[in-house]
Amino acid sequence: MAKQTGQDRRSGPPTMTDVAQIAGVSQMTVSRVMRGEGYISAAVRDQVRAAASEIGYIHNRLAGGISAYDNPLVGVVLPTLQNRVFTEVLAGISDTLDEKGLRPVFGVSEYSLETEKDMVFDLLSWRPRGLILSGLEHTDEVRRIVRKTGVRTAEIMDIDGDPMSACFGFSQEAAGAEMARYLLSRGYRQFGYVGSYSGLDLRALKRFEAFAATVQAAGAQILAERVAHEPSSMLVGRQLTNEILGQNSQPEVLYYSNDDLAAGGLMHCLAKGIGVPKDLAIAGCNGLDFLDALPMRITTTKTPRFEIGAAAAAWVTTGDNAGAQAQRQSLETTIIEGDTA
Amino acid sequence: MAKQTGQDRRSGPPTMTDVAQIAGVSQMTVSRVMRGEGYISAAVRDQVRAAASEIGYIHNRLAGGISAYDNPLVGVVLPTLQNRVFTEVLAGISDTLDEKGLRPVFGVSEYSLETEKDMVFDLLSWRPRGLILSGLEHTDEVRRIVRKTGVRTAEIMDIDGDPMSACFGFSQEAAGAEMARYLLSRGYRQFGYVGSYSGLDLRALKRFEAFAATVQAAGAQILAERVAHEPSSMLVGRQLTNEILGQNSQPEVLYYSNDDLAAGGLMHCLAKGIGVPKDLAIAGCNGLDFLDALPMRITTTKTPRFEIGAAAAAWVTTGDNAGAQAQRQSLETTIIEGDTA
DNA sequence: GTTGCTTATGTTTTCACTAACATAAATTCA
DNA sequence: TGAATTTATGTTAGTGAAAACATAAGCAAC
Repeated sequence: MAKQTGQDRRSGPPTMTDVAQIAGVSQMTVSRVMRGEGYISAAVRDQVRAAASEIGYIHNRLAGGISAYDNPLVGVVLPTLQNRVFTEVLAGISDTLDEKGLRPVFGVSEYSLETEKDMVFDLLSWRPRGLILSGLEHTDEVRRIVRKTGVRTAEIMDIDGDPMSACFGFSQEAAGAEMARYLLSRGYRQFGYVGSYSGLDLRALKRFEAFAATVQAAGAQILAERVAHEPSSMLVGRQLTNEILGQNSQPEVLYYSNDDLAAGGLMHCLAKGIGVPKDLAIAGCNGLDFLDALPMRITTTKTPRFEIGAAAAAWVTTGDNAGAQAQRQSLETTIIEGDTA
Repeated sequence: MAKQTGQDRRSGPPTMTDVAQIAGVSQMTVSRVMRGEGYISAAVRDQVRAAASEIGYIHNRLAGGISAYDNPLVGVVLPTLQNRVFTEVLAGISDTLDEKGLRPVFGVSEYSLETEKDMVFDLLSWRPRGLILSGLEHTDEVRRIVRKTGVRTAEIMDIDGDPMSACFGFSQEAAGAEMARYLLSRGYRQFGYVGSYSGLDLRALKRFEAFAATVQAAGAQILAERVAHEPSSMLVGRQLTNEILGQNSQPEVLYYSNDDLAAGGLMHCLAKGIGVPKDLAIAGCNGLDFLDALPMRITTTKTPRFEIGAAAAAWVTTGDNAGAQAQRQSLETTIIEGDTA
């Protein structure tokens, strides 16, 4: 008892030992109460809680976590917060982690693999229980440190490649090809493409390459492409649509790398009196909710964003199949057909 | 030298001592290299870095942070990720923290003050350098623990009330009243209101109350109100607009609690052939970018979301005016006039 | 009543790192 | 040239909590 007293407690924030003194128990007992583990009698638990509350004690997870290597933290690196897709993924992650009492710590890479690398190292310095990264492309250093530390890592959004341990998403290539087949089946032959984050959004690139390959294999053509360097937005979509239609090419249908761009294209058409889909058909990707509110339904690929985040977070935080082989969880996408009138 | 060796190193993850051994220096020197503090010769620094990289050592911030109480973490609690406003705030926070090498750890309260309280306690257990909370309304426990721990706390979005230390945002009441005055100045006298997150979105409530008071003071009327329980979205806005216009009331203008709802209202009008603003004027709040892509410009209040996040993050992470009086930083809002044709 | 299990609490040691202090070589300055 | 300063590195003593282990009371079964 005398040992743990330290009757000359310095002024710093209260510790478990302070709580223990007031509650008249040992520091270890306070620790048990705080974590809700081990055997504690109801009376002691209440005493400890009262004491903690009295002096404003807050559990210090840094201390206990020193050697644990499985703190209730999960590192998350997303390429951007500008795109609703990723904020919905984040919402899925946040929801699932919340249920389990875990917290996300995150970084935004702005689609740079170098930045992602720096963030991974930084996040790992908090000894998180898991890591959630976007895409399957990473620097060698990232792969190496993930393997070396053995941190449970989920890669999301893409499954066209080799995951380090597990990936959750859908085949970007299949989605692009599927959209191409659908549009071909509707009789379209003259295509155009509008994208953003030129050269950086690798997943959009995969979709488009598969799309283009499918189109060309069918003997149809991509007449025009227009890819902005900036992030995607409705406004960018509207502008690029204006530009692409101003060229001499006359595509029957425009494939956009996402719904924001596509909706921007639709707005351009509405404003210019271009008939959709009579004069120009529009296809996006993601199936964002706001499309339902547009005056007209455009074609898109519905992707399970929230679910991807939730699935990745759930996997990362369960040790169940630890050590198992790399797994690839494909979540379903579906084509949503646009209005045809 | 023998002391720090521990020639029987267990299999766990590598530590500074491991790095030190390989580099042939003391553990403290490794610590200095990792933190980039104190004097280190270039040669030693390179040796240490090489050694660390060789064995895959990652700085463990938990250990050092035990007693520091100023870790490079910032706790963030936002009410929702469904609303673009908050994801933009988050982007502002993330950007600014990134520049300073800090990381956000966050939670989503779903507009519940109780949940916010739990998250604050949880976040404080990581001994963050600062805290960013939304709004000025919090439970007493939150106020108490913030005062007690002295954690640097910024409250964002609202400035109509008493901040604990500093708040960054704009006057919701002034924004509501300003919009009312603007619409009155345009000659409108019959108003309607559409909102969401009924009873939970306190800031929208403040705006509306000031709006209504201003309208009534001018002798004009709020003919109808419609507030959803759900989160806001374009679709909800479209539906509520349909409902409110179906009633017998015939407002000349609808004030929406945010742009998503307002844009949904516009979509309803476009789909139904209701002339905007001839038959019905529409006013939102926030000035989200996507409005620029709509076929027609609606009236809204431009709010500095990104800047609010950035300002709060900057303040939270500088000790400059620590101990200073509570401060209230008002960021500018401006009315964006809609198309009049 | 002794054995063995569950419940409940305490003691000791360890975790990986940093602050504070100590030492000493290299450099500057008078 | 010797004192003062700067640069560079090492040593010691914590930091707050949790794992591992120890102890003991209560109770059931035999």
